[in-house]
Amino acid sequence: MATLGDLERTVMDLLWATPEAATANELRDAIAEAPSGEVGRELAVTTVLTVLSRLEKKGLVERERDSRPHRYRSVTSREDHTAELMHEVLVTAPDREAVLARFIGSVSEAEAQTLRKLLGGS
Amino acid sequence: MATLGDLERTVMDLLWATPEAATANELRDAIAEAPSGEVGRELAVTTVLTVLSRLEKKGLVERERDSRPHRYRSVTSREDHTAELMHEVLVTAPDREAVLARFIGSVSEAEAQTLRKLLGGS
DNA sequence: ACGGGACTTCTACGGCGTGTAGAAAAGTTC
DNA sequence: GAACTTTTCTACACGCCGTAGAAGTCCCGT
Repeated sequence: MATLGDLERTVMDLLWATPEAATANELRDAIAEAPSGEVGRELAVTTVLTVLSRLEKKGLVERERDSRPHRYRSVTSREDHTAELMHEVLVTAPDREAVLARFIGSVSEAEAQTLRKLLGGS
Repeated sequence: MATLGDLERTVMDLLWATPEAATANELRDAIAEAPSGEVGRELAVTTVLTVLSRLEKKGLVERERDSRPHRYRSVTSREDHTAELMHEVLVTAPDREAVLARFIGSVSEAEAQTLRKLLGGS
């Protein structure tokens, strides 16, 4: 189960936030100016590049190798990725139905409503 | 997000499999005789104890300190734990409803059926 | 009450993933 | 092709995990 480190997570959040592919430098700058309330970190570009390579190896990111400053883009949307993770967690338990029973107990009413709507048919 | 290593996982699986509290030695033996199709490992008891201590620190296991060979028991059921993990994953995304939409697309029809039943009341 | 065995805690080490980045290589620009 | 930009290679520290020996603690039997 592809688990992400803090910096990896930060980078993915940025890539997920815009559909446009970004360069390492752009990401570096975005991180520098306090992304999401955090204290901005002044990272070396190579650091960002290393993280991007690792994310690429994990299959979460792909890059345009032809455009010279390579541009990076997330392979899947955050929602797809998250849903996939949830499913991976679900199938670790033998009794999935029991898990789902507990799970729906933990979601908000609004979310339950959403689920009803989505499951609607029959 | 409390992520488990292989051995930690194995131990939790054993503890989850029976509601009775087990001793380190019992667990050691259970691991030795090929739990769940794997090749059984001959571990030192101290190894099991170390893992149990770490699991205790993570809040997944509690032990009876008074009974002399300490007995260990899982704090939550596997289903509760799994459902909790799923929820933790869910809330990492800002648009939870979108995640849920993707998620229900990934569950089997039987599971969807279960969900409908569980969500029943309006 | 004490010695020996059972049990637990302490300490340790190697491997792996991650954050971090310099040095070196490769490519681009004029 | 010199200077600059960008990428790759290599490296290191740190924390987590599997693994276990050494040392400490506890209890039973005589």
